[in-house]
Amino acid sequence: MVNTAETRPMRRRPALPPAVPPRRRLGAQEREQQIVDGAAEFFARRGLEAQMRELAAELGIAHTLLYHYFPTKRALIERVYEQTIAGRWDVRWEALLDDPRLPAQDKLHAFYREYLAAILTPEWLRILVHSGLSDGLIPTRYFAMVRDKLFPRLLREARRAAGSRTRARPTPREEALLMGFHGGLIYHLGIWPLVYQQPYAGQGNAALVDTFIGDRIRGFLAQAAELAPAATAARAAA
Amino acid sequence: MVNTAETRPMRRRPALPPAVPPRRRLGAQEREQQIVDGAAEFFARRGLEAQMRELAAELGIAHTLLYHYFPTKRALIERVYEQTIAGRWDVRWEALLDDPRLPAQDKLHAFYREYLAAILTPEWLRILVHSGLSDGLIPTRYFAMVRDKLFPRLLREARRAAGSRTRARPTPREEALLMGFHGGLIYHLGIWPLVYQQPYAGQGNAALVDTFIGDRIRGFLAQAAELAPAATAARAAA
DNA sequence: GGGCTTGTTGATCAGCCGTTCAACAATTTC
DNA sequence: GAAATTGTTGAACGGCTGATCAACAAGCCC
Repeated sequence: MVNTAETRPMRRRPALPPAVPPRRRLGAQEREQQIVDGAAEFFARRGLEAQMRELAAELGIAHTLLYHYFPTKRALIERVYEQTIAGRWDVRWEALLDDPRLPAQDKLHAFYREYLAAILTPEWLRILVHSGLSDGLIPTRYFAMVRDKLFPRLLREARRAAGSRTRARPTPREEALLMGFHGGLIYHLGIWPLVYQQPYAGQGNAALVDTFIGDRIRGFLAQAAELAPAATAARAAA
Repeated sequence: MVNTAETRPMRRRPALPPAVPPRRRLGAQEREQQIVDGAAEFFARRGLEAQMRELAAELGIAHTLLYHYFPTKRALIERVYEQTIAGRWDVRWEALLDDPRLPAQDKLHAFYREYLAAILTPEWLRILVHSGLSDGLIPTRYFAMVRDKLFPRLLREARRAAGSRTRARPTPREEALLMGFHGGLIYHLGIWPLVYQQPYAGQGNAALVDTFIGDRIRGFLAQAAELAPAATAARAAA
């Protein structure tokens, strides 16, 4: 009753392997990784609301197989976050920013060159923004790390460049300078092309983008001198 | 068969008008405007994929009434765009930026104070980003206007502040300065709180935000001097 | 108050989407 | 080569969603 000849009219032909081999029955780990990689690219392109069936179709598998590896859609997205968003922060960047031998301009330049190249990809940025527009869970988790590991180091470098060594909490104007600097780079090189889908001069030209980054850092450090906290600004002026 | 007493157990009571009057049977124009206003707020909060039924429920009407005023969901969203996104550019801003009597710092400050207050609302920014993540139609239309009406004026002011009056096309580095400055403000005061849903120091404090804007403009104009096109930079140096 | 216009509604449809489940088939074990 | 294991699939369920449509009712004209 269930499996008559009619329900399965064609048998797999033995010869003539197709150009793209079906490659069915992967190992469990292989298949799982393939799903996570495919899901990252897929959800970035289509949004977190895109359907499991379409993801499965692009992967060339039955959509029910997804549920063999991940109990729910949410669990799959959670896994994509861990691999794609959280997994891109490189702890060596912290050591780089802490290296006292390098001048601030060089440190920041080296950091942003690598950091922006790591995160300003369609998968990364679009998944972050998609989540921000829905429940905001992924940005909240991610930016807790940025606030913890990146911004204090940027603040320290900005103050050092201004001749200050205070460890006081950032003033609102310092925080705004930080956000304006960091956000200016993210907006120009990330949100503008990857979210708003607008081209910009120098897109794809690594050397030119490098010049942009250097310019922004110079502007940031220059303005940091004006905003150093009063106590130490007085010391710097004296 | 259709309208028995059971299907309609309660009759509207004649006395004791409820705190929120039912206010049924509005005029066509009134109702249409109510729908568009409600839809703008609703879709910004819930995303463009949110359901027509829920929008109708919030408006206190049957969801089929929406289809009496707009043939499809897409048509309603299109209308929301026209009213919410495109309708916020004020032509007087162009005259303000063109006024030769005002110093660049003051002009830009007055402009950005009004412009950011107009566009950095949840409806405006979130609808723009939502569209960017889907088909990108709304950002493309909107930024064509920004590129046409705003950026050339910013460039002119930046060059004047640097002592140049050239009308040459912007160099890539000038364009990047523009994008970094403009994007820094949008990112800090818009994307960060309204898309990523993260708080920032001074949120809701108009005076402090005003200070931030002034700081960014000062940094922008200062750096513009370094990047003025070579021909006029030489003239300025001479 | 009868008829007309028009704003409004409930029932309904067709298609989609996340999820479940029993069965199937490729591979391994003995 | 039979049995056990495990990767994989198709059918189906229940709920949701955009859209349609015939019917209802509030206001207006006479």
